[in-house]
Amino acid sequence: MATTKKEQKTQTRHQLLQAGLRLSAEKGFSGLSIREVTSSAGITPAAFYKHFHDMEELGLAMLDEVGLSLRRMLRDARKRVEPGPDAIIVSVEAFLSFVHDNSNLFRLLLGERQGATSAFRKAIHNEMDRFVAELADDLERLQNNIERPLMNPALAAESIVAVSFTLGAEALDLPKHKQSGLIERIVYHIQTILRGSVKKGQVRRKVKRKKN
Amino acid sequence: MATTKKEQKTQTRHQLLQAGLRLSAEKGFSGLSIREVTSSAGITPAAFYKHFHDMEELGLAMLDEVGLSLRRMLRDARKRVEPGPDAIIVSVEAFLSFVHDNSNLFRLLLGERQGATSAFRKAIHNEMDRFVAELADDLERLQNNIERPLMNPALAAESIVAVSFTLGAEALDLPKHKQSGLIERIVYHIQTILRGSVKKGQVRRKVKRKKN
DNA sequence: TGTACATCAGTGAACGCGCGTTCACTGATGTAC
DNA sequence: TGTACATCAGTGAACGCGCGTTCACTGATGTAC
Repeated sequence: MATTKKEQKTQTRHQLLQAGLRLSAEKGFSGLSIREVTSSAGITPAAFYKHFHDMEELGLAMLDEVGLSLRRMLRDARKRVEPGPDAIIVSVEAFLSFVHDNSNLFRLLLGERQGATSAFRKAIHNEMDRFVAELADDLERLQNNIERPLMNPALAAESIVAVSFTLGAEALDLPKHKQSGLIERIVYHIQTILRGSVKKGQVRRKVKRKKN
Repeated sequence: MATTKKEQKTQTRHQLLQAGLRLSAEKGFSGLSIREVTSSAGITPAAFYKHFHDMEELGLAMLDEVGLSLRRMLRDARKRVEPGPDAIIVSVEAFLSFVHDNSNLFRLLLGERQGATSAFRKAIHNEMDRFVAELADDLERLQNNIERPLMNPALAAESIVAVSFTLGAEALDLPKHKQSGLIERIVYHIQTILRGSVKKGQVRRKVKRKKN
């Protein structure tokens, strides 16, 4: 094999990232130590430096992984959820289910928003902004089907994400069977925001008539 | 003086709390050490134990202070802001100004939402719930003046707080002169949520006519 | 294919450091008479 | 008011521990001929 050695290094790196995510979910990223992560990944502390310069660099790499997963989830959801009256409910269910299956990623994202270094905070804000932008895109495409144009899809997306992530964070502490109430609450909030974001009160009927 | 000794102890305790808030704003609460806090407060590490059992107990006491300040701010704002078209703008300005003047309190509240121990998270959720409840109360009283009853003031308050705190957190990293855009954005979000929360689309005019 | 050399991920020992926690203590303040 | 004793917030030294980081090293994998 030509790439065996590189592959091995990549694999160890991956194990460091996984160990970091696992441990940071338990005690927060700032509570981690190089010795702890390397031991959990099955290597010597000194070997850490063959992969990362310090813990912050590991943390930023972890955030990269988080962003990737987040975007993958959005892409999948976009394929599965078809426009319709239940679209919001299905999307929120998918979102909360993702939050639960990837709670480690989520805890990192939410827990380090106010993290120590500004590089960290910037990286998280970038991920969030990207998430908001993609949601805004979806809303814009969706409104053509529903014929209720939004005043400002980007701002609607911003508050939807703010509410969903805030309430989604609560889901992390809840047992799975107690989450249905949370789903309803998030759906209600999203519907309220969308209702408030529709251009003018009377447009709804007018536009429908035009099209028919 | 009869209470001098007690007063001195209270004062030292206060200095520990202040040092904790100051330092946790810089490096996050989980990055603090007993030695660091006591040294910053001007006492010996060992003296720490005359006041708190461990750092978590200090942290919970710090949260108590945060909650107190938060409620004081709400009370003041309630007195100063009179119902009217600018009520929201004035309130948001007051809120962001408070965030800036008490950034230490805010960083603790926001930064430890996903904190390590569940006692911490519970304490923060309590503070937040209390804040939401008081805002819901205000909204309920306000809607009588404006004659646009909300479908569910409590839920409206919940999403308003979620959005305000999420965007308020961004303000912490911004220089003060760059915050005007943020104020506008928060005001827009709140107006959108309130618009979406009003009972039925057509109620607005009908009610006004009735009263006139 | 076989040999001689280069690369480099991971090792294991060592270092100095700040940490939490303990302990016997001190000395100013408070109290009882 | 004056004296003798009690209280207790804060001291300073000491401890063992896990930490980040360094270093010379090993030995498997890769490469050149």
